[in-house]
Amino acid sequence: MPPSAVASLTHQCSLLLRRLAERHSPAPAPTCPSSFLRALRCLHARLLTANLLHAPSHPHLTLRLIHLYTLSPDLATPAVLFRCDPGPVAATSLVAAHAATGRLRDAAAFFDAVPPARRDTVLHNAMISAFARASLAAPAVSVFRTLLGSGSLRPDDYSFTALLSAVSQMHNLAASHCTQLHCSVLKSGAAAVLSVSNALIALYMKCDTPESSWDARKVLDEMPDKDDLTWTTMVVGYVRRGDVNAARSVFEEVDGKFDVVWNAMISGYVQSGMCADAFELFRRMVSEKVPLDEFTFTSILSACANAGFFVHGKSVHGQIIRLQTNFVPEAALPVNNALVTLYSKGGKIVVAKRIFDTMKPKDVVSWNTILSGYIDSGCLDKAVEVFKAMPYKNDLSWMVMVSGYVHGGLSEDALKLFNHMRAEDVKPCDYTYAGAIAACGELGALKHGKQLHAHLVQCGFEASNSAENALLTMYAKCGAVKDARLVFLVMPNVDSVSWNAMISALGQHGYGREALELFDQMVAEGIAPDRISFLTILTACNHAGLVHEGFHYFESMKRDFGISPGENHYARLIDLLGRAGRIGEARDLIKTMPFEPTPSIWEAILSGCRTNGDMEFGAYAADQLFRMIPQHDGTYILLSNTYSAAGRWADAARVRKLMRDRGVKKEPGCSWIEVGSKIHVFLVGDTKHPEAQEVYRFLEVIGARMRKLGYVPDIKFVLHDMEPHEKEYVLFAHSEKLAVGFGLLKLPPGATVTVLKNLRICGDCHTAMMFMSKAVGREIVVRDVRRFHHFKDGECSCGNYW
DNA sequence: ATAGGGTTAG
Repeated sequence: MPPSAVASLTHQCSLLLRRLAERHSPAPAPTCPSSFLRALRCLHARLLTANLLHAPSHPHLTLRLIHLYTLSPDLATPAVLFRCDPGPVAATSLVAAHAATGRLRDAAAFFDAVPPARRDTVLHNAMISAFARASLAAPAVSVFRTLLGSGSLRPDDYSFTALLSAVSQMHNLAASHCTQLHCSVLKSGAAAVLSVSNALIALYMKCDTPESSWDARKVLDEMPDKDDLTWTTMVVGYVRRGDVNAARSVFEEVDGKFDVVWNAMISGYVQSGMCADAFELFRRMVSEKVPLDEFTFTSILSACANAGFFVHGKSVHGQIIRLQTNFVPEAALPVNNALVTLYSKGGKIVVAKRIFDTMKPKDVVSWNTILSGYIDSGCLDKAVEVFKAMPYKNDLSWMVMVSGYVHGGLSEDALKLFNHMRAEDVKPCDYTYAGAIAACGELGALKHGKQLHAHLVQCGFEASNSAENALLTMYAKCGAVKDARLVFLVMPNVDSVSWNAMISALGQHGYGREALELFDQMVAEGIAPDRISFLTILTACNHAGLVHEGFHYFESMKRDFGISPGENHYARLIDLLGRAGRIGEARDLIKTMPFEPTPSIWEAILSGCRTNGDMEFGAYAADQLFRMIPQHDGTYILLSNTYSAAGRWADAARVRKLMRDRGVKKEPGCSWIEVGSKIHVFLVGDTKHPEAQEVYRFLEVIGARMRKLGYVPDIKFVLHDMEPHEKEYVLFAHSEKLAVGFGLLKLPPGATVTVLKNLRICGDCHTAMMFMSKAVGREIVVRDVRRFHHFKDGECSCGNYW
């Protein structure tokens, strides 16, 4: 065989590899174009005819061919090739190639296929590192043990490097593991090798006992030669431990810093949310003329996007445009992805889309970025378009879309997509479960939510905070406080979100005292309450009528926790006072506020005045509110009713005119139904039950009436059955846009019904309740977010709204 | 034929 022919074949192998790399976007299993496979087969044939397959003179050609095959989904052929030569050399190549593409099972199969007597140290090393890549410490250790136990073979520095890297990824890495491994490294004499020492540092840094970072430092200090990796490992290790200051001091220690250390430090700042410091370091890098590469730019762009430094981000973009010619396309990809993130977070979704469109290689990250960009900007329809057009998706894409639907108020679509996903055999991640569970909460679909809970447990996601918090919230929204509490009690990692959600669950369902107790317990356990915690606790006081306590927590928020109350905190407190008949104090309170009253403050005042019959001040509040931009349609209704009640007919007429002009439906009780919307009716018990059917027929009568009024030309009732929940009954406000009906079956007299959502002032639920109490002929007590009402024979005790 | 660090999406 002439050397030129061998060279040409070698060259062709490299060409094919490059072609594949260009197409190699969604790791781990790339879809190869058929032309690639054809070219590969052709190459294979040429090697065969030239008698170069397994030729001892040119072993690299066969190995390259194997490598090319392993990158393709056609796994049969390398197996065939391997059968010709099941020796350790071919096997090593196959093990490594499969491990690199994430196909661990195949990698292990090739290892196993070599008879133990023929396995050498290198093959063992490849297998250990394959397990290390997959973060599987135990099997890596066991391969290492077989290597030790073989008798004839000895582990070398590669073996130790791979072993240490595998062990360092263990979840509960104990300090004793580290010292033990350190000892065996010392005994073997491999400690002098740089890569082994580096791996040892990484190992100690991954162990979370405080002393282990000292051990890492000791290894570093005793090393005769250190390379850039030594320092980088140390910096990265400290960042991972959450000790940015230590990372910084190590960083400052390095002489003649390599760009990788700078990049690691910048990324450390970004990860710790210290974006200003990241930017400062970036400036230093520029002034010290450290070469900037794609890693630098990607991190710094991400810092700009996270911290909202859009002007800086734009100037970095300018810098990149000047340098971009130096980037190979693969290197530019993450940079472009970060740019898309920057612009979409900066509210410039159009610019983001333009960059996205011009990007040459795109990967899953690019698609996911533009997808969530659209969702964050509220363009749900565009997001759906992108989602459908995506050439490849991963679990994150599904997750973004599912929670995007929930966020956009389309919970049903979220659940549909979730089911679709499972039908396509895509495994949902914990965040996707969280989205679907949140959708159930929005829809009040308790049964479905429980099913998802079961799936969650099956998938082993109990340790996921997002999923567990979603469960807690879902149960709370469905009125299943007991289940919510159970979730809270057995959760492995309770965070501040969980505490707030649990406190809110108790507060919303009338367990005011318990909510306060839980809040105190949270503080006692050293969790600092945030503004949301206080909003929650004030709401709880509000529901339970605990005025004194409300004031206490309001004061404590400022005094003990240094949180200055915001508009919503004041509004809650005013609401609380108003309901307790202490409207005078509420009036005094707004004078002490450090800011001008906002619409929500005036609304709280107004509803307080209305319940207290203080029409004079109520009218004043209404005047203030009238000047401002109404927050929602209900404000108009509230204003119109207030002016009417105060006898200011001209003003009431003005409001009504405004409502007409702005297209607000004025009829209370009907204005909330959107044309063509569905009404969800949740029945306690069995939908097939004759009584349920009766309720259903009654709803049809209501529907007919609404049709007659011309508001809802196409009304549809959807029945959901739910399980009776002890003495608690739940009235679901499905969403603010949709109306809610309620059917009562076997409801004991005086049973408590909880209204779950903060409803609009025009009182969608109230209407339904009035109709329902008339239908059932029984008194219903409603424990509402806003007020307590009694409904009897179709009349509401409050009477204010009708 | 085998090893170790820094990049992007929620």
